[in-house]
Amino acid sequence: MPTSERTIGRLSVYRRLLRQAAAEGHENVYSHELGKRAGATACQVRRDLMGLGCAGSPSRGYKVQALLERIDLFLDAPDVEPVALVGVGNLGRAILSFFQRRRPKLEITAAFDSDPWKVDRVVQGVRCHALADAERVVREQGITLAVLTVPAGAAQEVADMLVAAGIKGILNFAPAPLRVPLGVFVEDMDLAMSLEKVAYFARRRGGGSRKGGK
Amino acid sequence: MPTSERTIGRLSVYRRLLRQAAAEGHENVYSHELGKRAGATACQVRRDLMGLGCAGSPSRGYKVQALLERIDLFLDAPDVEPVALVGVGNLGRAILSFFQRRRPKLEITAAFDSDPWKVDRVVQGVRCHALADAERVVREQGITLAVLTVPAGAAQEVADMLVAAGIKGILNFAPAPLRVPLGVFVEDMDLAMSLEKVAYFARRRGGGSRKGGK
DNA sequence: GTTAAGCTGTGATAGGTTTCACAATGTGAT
DNA sequence: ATCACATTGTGAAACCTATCACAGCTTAAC
Repeated sequence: MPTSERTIGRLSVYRRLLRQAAAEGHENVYSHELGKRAGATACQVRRDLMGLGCAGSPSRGYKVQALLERIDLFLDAPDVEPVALVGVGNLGRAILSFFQRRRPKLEITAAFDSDPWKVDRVVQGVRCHALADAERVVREQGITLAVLTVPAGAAQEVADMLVAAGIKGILNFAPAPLRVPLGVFVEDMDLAMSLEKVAYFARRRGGGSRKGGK
Repeated sequence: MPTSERTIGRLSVYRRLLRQAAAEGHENVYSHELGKRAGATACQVRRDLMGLGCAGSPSRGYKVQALLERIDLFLDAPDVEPVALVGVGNLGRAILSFFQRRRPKLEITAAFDSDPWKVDRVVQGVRCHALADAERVVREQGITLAVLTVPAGAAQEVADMLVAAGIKGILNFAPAPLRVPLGVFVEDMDLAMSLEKVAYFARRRGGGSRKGGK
């Protein structure tokens, strides 16, 4: 199972593109087609799919439906996974509305904020709880994933609480690296850092857009 | 200049942490301290700084101020760089408010949306223009960077327009890989993909939190 | 002054990811 | 049937990136 972090990310992208292709009526795709859509080389696509145990035919390429099934099986948990949103500010609400467009296997089921004015309000169909109740609610609902959109200053403290409550994965939007114990996975979405990266490379590199700049 | 994409990202993080350290009154830092805060090894920190030509002393470590100056010089453009925000939906507004807290060298100066109701309104101190005027405004203001927060279906079309207007770097929040010509840098912030990644690794890996899980 | 300790700077090394290159294979035309 | 062609599957090579390990300093203590 050659399943590096990079590969998992690409599989997720492939899946989205394959769903799109299926909706457009395609029954088969070639590695180079998928690669072009995903911004990857044909070679890389084949390797990634090989790791999943997918087989294609030299003449027809890969079957879209078969790929989708395999990727679903590989990426998704058997049941729907509930997700907690912690921090119902502007960004939190935006993410809430972003994710509530039917993501089948991942669903934000509880929100938390320290602002008493927000507590018990329902935002985008999700009930907002007091941050102080987070540990209890997370435990009760068996939530293992969290999206963290609190101010940087509070991030570590909140993360510690979430981990204590049994959270195993955090998507962290706070511009502060989190320290978490082994066994908890953190993915940082650092907007400021990313924009600075864009600024740097936009100024420099005459190339390097996406891998296959063409 | 061993300035890979990864390294640039870390430098941006170091800078933020160093500013924080400076504000706390620290005058010197050791590589392992900075590493711990940034979620990197001491070794990596030293390498990254070496690439910048920074020197530290074996007994005092690195001077915080000296590092900050060098990183600023390296990462920042000489002048303030204006940034365009395209797509003033929930996410766009959240990002607007997020960035308008004094980012010295990168400032969102123009927003664009196709919704006539939003045009000419001022959001977070930024004027919203009609999307149709984007090419002209971008050109007039000499903007080279854009944050893209439009629906996936419109992303490619809008990106093409921005590139035609002279944009050299795009921070893309649309869940769709963009095709851009060589010389234009795209950084994807794919929320759905990242959350799926978190879900996958939270379920699997008993380890792998941050590099140095400890 | 000498010794011990702890950190930096960096060549060498290990580890991981992507690309290359090509044999194997299935398809359609002749 | 046979041939030409486009694609898959994959060992090997190239390329990065991160880590190790240690020489060289600088300071503090005795």
